[in-house]
Amino acid sequence: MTPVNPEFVPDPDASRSEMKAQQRRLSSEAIFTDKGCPSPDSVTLTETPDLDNHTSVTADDPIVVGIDQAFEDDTAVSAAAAIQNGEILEVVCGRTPLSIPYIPGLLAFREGEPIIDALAQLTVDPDLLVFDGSGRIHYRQAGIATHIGVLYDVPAIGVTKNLLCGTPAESLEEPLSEGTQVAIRADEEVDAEAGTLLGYALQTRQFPNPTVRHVNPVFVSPGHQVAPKTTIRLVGALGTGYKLPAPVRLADRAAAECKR
DNA sequence: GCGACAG
DNA sequence: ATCTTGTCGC
Repeated sequence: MTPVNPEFVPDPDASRSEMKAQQRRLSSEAIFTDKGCPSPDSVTLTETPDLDNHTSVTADDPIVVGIDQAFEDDTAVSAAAAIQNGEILEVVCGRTPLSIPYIPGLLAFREGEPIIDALAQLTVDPDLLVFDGSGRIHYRQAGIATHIGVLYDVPAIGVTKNLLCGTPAESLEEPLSEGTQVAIRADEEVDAEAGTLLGYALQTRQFPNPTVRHVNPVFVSPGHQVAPKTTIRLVGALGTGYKLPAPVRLADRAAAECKR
Protein backbone atom coordinates (compact mmCIF):
# COMPACT_ATOMS: atom_id res chain seq x y z
CA MET A 1 0.00 0.00 0.00
CA THR A 2 0.97 3.62 -0.49
CA PRO A 3 0.47 6.71 1.72
CA VAL A 4 -2.74 8.58 0.99
CA ASN A 5 -1.48 11.74 2.67
CA PRO A 6 2.18 12.13 1.58
CA GLU A 7 2.46 15.41 3.49
CA PHE A 8 2.50 13.31 6.65
CA VAL A 9 5.42 11.09 5.68
CA PRO A 10 7.69 11.40 8.73
CA ASP A 11 11.00 13.10 7.88
CA PRO A 12 13.82 12.06 10.25
CA ASP A 13 15.87 15.02 9.05
CA ALA A 14 13.31 17.59 10.07
CA SER A 15 13.96 19.73 13.13
CA ARG A 16 12.27 18.75 16.34
CA SER A 17 10.00 21.77 16.19
CA GLU A 18 8.99 20.80 12.65
CA MET A 19 8.24 17.27 13.84
CA LYS A 20 6.05 18.60 16.62
CA ALA A 21 4.30 20.99 14.25
CA GLN A 22 3.50 18.08 11.94
CA GLN A 23 2.12 16.13 14.88
CA ARG A 24 -0.19 19.01 15.77
CA ARG A 25 -1.50 19.04 12.19
CA LEU A 26 -1.86 15.26 12.36
CA SER A 27 -3.95 15.29 15.50
CA SER A 28 -6.37 17.74 13.94
CA GLU A 29 -6.77 15.39 10.97
CA ALA A 30 -7.12 12.31 13.14
CA ILE A 31 -10.57 10.89 13.82
CA PHE A 32 -11.02 9.52 17.32
CA THR A 33 -14.47 8.08 16.75
CA ASP A 34 -15.66 4.95 14.97
CA LYS A 35 -15.50 5.44 11.25
CA GLY A 36 -14.65 2.61 8.93
CA CYS A 37 -13.05 0.51 11.62
CA PRO A 38 -14.15 -3.13 11.82
CA SER A 39 -16.73 -4.19 14.37
CA PRO A 40 -15.04 -5.95 17.31
CA ASP A 41 -17.62 -8.69 16.90
CA SER A 42 -16.42 -9.41 13.38
CA VAL A 43 -12.83 -9.90 14.45
CA THR A 44 -12.33 -13.58 15.05
CA LEU A 45 -9.23 -15.00 16.62
CA THR A 46 -9.76 -18.49 15.29
CA GLU A 47 -11.41 -19.93 12.23
CA THR A 48 -15.03 -20.83 12.71
CA PRO A 49 -16.07 -23.40 10.11
CA ASP A 50 -19.65 -23.33 8.98
CA LEU A 51 -20.66 -26.96 9.29
CA ASP A 52 -23.86 -26.45 7.33
CA ASN A 53 -22.27 -25.07 4.21
CA HIS A 54 -18.97 -26.91 4.45
CA THR A 55 -17.25 -23.55 4.06
CA SER A 56 -15.96 -20.82 6.28
CA VAL A 57 -18.49 -18.16 7.17
CA THR A 58 -15.71 -15.70 7.76
CA ALA A 59 -14.65 -15.22 4.16
CA ASP A 60 -14.61 -11.44 4.32
CA ASP A 61 -13.86 -10.85 7.95
CA PRO A 62 -11.61 -7.84 8.54
CA ILE A 63 -7.91 -8.06 7.77
CA VAL A 64 -5.96 -6.96 10.84
CA VAL A 65 -2.30 -6.06 10.45
CA GLY A 66 0.08 -6.05 13.41
CA ILE A 67 3.22 -3.93 13.10
CA ASP A 68 6.41 -4.00 15.13
CA GLN A 69 10.07 -3.13 14.77
CA ALA A 70 13.42 -4.56 15.76
CA PHE A 71 16.89 -3.04 15.52
CA GLU A 72 20.36 -4.22 14.77
CA ASP A 73 23.36 -1.91 14.72
CA ASP A 74 22.38 0.94 12.40
CA THR A 75 19.49 -0.84 10.74
CA ALA A 76 15.81 -0.81 11.56
CA VAL A 77 13.52 -3.61 10.45
CA SER A 78 9.75 -3.52 10.49
CA ALA A 79 7.43 -6.47 10.20
CA ALA A 80 3.76 -6.34 9.23
CA ALA A 81 1.69 -9.45 9.86
CA ALA A 82 -1.74 -9.66 8.22
CA ILE A 83 -4.31 -11.84 9.97
CA GLN A 84 -7.84 -12.76 8.94
CA ASN A 85 -10.00 -15.23 10.88
CA GLY A 86 -6.98 -15.96 13.05
CA GLU A 87 -5.17 -17.11 9.93
CA ILE A 88 -1.92 -15.53 8.80
CA LEU A 89 -2.49 -14.14 5.31
CA GLU A 90 0.84 -12.47 4.75
CA VAL A 91 3.97 -11.38 6.55
CA VAL A 92 6.27 -8.75 5.06
CA CYS A 93 9.47 -7.13 6.23
CA GLY A 94 10.81 -3.62 5.69
CA ARG A 95 14.37 -2.46 6.27
CA THR A 96 15.96 0.98 6.37
CA PRO A 97 19.03 2.55 7.92
CA LEU A 98 18.47 4.02 11.37
CA SER A 99 18.33 7.78 11.16
CA ILE A 100 17.62 9.25 14.56
CA PRO A 101 17.78 8.02 18.15
CA TYR A 102 14.76 7.20 20.24
CA ILE A 103 13.12 10.35 21.53
CA PRO A 104 9.97 10.03 23.67
CA GLY A 105 7.15 11.64 21.72
CA LEU A 106 8.91 11.37 18.35
CA LEU A 107 8.89 7.59 17.86
CA ALA A 108 7.20 7.79 14.45
CA PHE A 109 10.14 9.71 13.03
CA ARG A 110 12.52 6.93 14.01
CA GLU A 111 10.35 3.97 13.04
CA GLY A 112 8.25 5.46 10.25
CA GLU A 113 10.67 4.74 7.42
CA PRO A 114 10.96 0.98 7.96
CA ILE A 115 7.20 0.79 8.50
CA ILE A 116 6.50 2.50 5.18
CA ASP A 117 8.99 0.16 3.53
CA ALA A 118 7.17 -2.85 4.97
CA LEU A 119 3.67 -1.64 4.12
CA ALA A 120 4.76 -0.96 0.53
CA GLN A 121 5.26 -4.72 0.17
CA LEU A 122 1.90 -5.65 1.62
CA THR A 123 -0.41 -7.01 -1.09
CA VAL A 124 -3.58 -7.26 1.00
CA ASP A 125 -5.28 -4.10 2.18
CA PRO A 126 -5.77 -3.76 5.94
CA ASP A 127 -9.03 -2.97 7.68
CA LEU A 128 -7.15 -2.23 10.89
CA LEU A 129 -3.55 -1.56 11.88
CA VAL A 130 -2.37 -2.50 15.38
CA PHE A 131 0.80 -0.84 16.64
CA ASP A 132 3.24 -1.54 19.43
CA GLY A 133 3.15 2.11 20.43
CA SER A 134 0.76 4.86 21.46
CA GLY A 135 -2.02 6.45 19.50
CA ARG A 136 -3.86 9.30 21.18
CA ILE A 137 -2.00 8.77 24.46
CA HIS A 138 0.67 11.22 23.35
CA TYR A 139 1.79 14.77 24.20
CA ARG A 140 0.22 16.11 21.01
CA GLN A 141 -2.34 13.35 20.56
CA ALA A 142 -0.31 12.04 17.65
CA GLY A 143 1.53 8.86 18.62
CA ILE A 144 2.85 6.44 16.01
CA ALA A 145 -0.52 4.67 15.65
CA THR A 146 -2.17 7.99 14.88
CA HIS A 147 0.64 9.12 12.59
CA ILE A 148 0.68 6.02 10.39
CA GLY A 149 -3.09 5.66 10.53
CA VAL A 150 -3.63 9.18 9.19
CA LEU A 151 -0.76 8.78 6.71
CA TYR A 152 -2.61 5.89 5.04
CA ASP A 153 -6.07 6.95 6.19
CA VAL A 154 -6.66 3.50 7.63
CA PRO A 155 -8.24 2.63 11.00
CA ALA A 156 -5.49 2.16 13.58
CA ILE A 157 -5.02 1.54 17.30
CA GLY A 158 -2.04 1.66 19.62
CA VAL A 159 -1.03 -0.75 22.39
CA THR A 160 1.88 -0.21 24.80
CA LYS A 161 3.33 -1.90 27.86
CA ASN A 162 4.18 1.41 29.48
CA LEU A 163 2.28 4.68 29.79
CA LEU A 164 3.82 7.62 27.92
CA CYS A 165 1.73 10.41 29.39
CA GLY A 166 -1.69 11.25 30.74
CA THR A 167 -3.17 10.46 34.14
CA PRO A 168 -4.97 7.25 35.13
CA ALA A 169 -8.41 7.89 36.66
CA GLU A 170 -7.54 5.41 39.40
CA SER A 171 -4.34 4.04 40.88
CA LEU A 172 -2.71 1.26 38.89
CA GLU A 173 -0.52 0.22 41.80
CA GLU A 174 -2.79 -2.46 43.13
CA PRO A 175 -3.18 -5.62 41.05
CA LEU A 176 -6.16 -5.20 38.73
CA SER A 177 -8.54 -8.03 38.05
CA GLU A 178 -8.72 -9.33 34.50
CA GLY A 179 -10.89 -7.15 32.28
CA THR A 180 -10.43 -4.04 34.40
CA GLN A 181 -10.26 -0.81 32.42
CA VAL A 182 -9.03 2.50 33.78
CA ALA A 183 -9.43 5.72 31.83
CA ILE A 184 -6.30 7.68 30.91
CA ARG A 185 -7.05 11.39 30.73
CA ALA A 186 -5.23 14.46 29.48
CA ASP A 187 -3.33 16.48 32.07
CA GLU A 188 -1.04 19.53 31.92
CA GLU A 189 1.60 17.83 29.79
CA VAL A 190 -0.88 16.93 27.04
CA ASP A 191 -2.02 19.34 24.33
CA ALA A 192 -5.71 18.75 24.95
CA GLU A 193 -8.39 20.08 27.22
CA ALA A 194 -7.68 18.74 30.69
CA GLY A 195 -9.68 15.59 31.32
CA THR A 196 -9.95 14.58 27.67
CA LEU A 197 -10.23 10.80 27.40
CA LEU A 198 -7.04 9.64 25.66
CA GLY A 199 -7.30 5.90 26.12
CA TYR A 200 -7.35 3.19 28.76
CA ALA A 201 -5.21 0.97 30.92
CA LEU A 202 -6.55 -2.50 30.24
CA GLN A 203 -5.90 -5.61 32.27
CA THR A 204 -5.91 -8.11 29.42
CA ARG A 205 -4.56 -10.99 31.48
CA GLN A 206 -4.05 -11.71 35.14
CA PHE A 207 -2.82 -14.67 37.17
CA PRO A 208 -1.57 -16.82 34.22
CA ASN A 209 -0.55 -19.47 36.74
CA PRO A 210 -0.17 -19.86 40.53
CA THR A 211 3.43 -18.67 40.41
CA VAL A 212 3.10 -15.52 38.35
CA ARG A 213 1.17 -13.43 40.79
CA HIS A 214 0.89 -10.29 38.79
CA VAL A 215 0.83 -9.08 35.19
CA ASN A 216 0.89 -5.38 34.31
CA PRO A 217 -1.95 -3.92 32.30
CA VAL A 218 -1.45 -2.67 28.74
CA PHE A 219 -2.30 0.84 27.60
CA VAL A 220 -4.56 1.15 24.60
CA SER A 221 -5.55 4.22 22.64
CA PRO A 222 -7.24 5.16 19.39
CA GLY A 223 -4.92 5.79 16.47
CA HIS A 224 -7.34 6.82 13.74
CA GLN A 225 -11.02 6.22 12.96
CA VAL A 226 -11.57 4.29 16.19
CA ALA A 227 -13.26 5.38 19.42
CA PRO A 228 -11.65 4.71 22.83
CA LYS A 229 -14.23 2.14 23.87
CA THR A 230 -13.98 0.35 20.53
CA THR A 231 -10.22 0.22 20.95
CA ILE A 232 -10.73 -1.76 24.14
CA ARG A 233 -13.16 -4.13 22.48
CA LEU A 234 -10.84 -4.71 19.54
CA VAL A 235 -7.85 -5.42 21.77
CA GLY A 236 -10.03 -7.79 23.78
CA ALA A 237 -11.10 -9.62 20.63
CA LEU A 238 -7.50 -9.91 19.46
CA GLY A 239 -5.86 -11.02 22.66
CA THR A 240 -7.43 -14.18 24.04
CA GLY A 241 -5.16 -15.67 26.65
CA TYR A 242 -2.30 -13.25 26.25
CA LYS A 243 -1.25 -9.87 27.46
CA LEU A 244 -0.73 -8.48 23.96
CA PRO A 245 -2.97 -8.76 20.86
CA ALA A 246 -2.09 -11.66 18.55
CA PRO A 247 -1.21 -9.42 15.58
CA VAL A 248 1.37 -7.57 17.67
CA ARG A 249 2.88 -10.77 19.02
CA LEU A 250 3.17 -12.15 15.49
CA ALA A 251 4.74 -8.95 14.20
CA ASP A 252 7.17 -8.91 17.09
CA ARG A 253 8.30 -12.44 16.32
CA ALA A 254 8.45 -11.69 12.59
CA ALA A 255 10.57 -8.60 13.14
CA ALA A 256 13.04 -10.62 15.17
CA GLU A 257 13.25 -13.14 12.34
CA CYS A 258 13.65 -10.37 9.78
CA LYS A 259 16.97 -9.56 11.38
CA ARG A 260 18.24 -12.99 10.50
C1' DG B 1 16.56 24.36 37.11
C1' DC B 2 13.70 19.78 38.14
C1' DG B 3 11.28 15.85 36.68
C1' DA B 4 9.08 12.67 33.08
C1' DC B 5 9.51 10.09 29.18
C1' DA B 6 5.98 4.61 23.92
C1' DG B 7 10.07 1.72 21.60
C1' DA C 1 14.69 -1.33 21.69
C1' DT C 2 19.09 -4.21 23.09
C1' DC C 3 22.86 -6.92 25.95
C1' DT C 4 21.70 -12.43 27.97
C1' DT C 5 21.53 -18.58 31.23
C1' DG C 6 19.27 -20.87 33.76
C1' DT C 7 15.24 -21.97 36.05
C1' DC C 8 10.61 -22.54 38.09
C1' DG C 9 6.12 -24.27 36.92
C1' DC C 10 1.84 -25.19 34.02
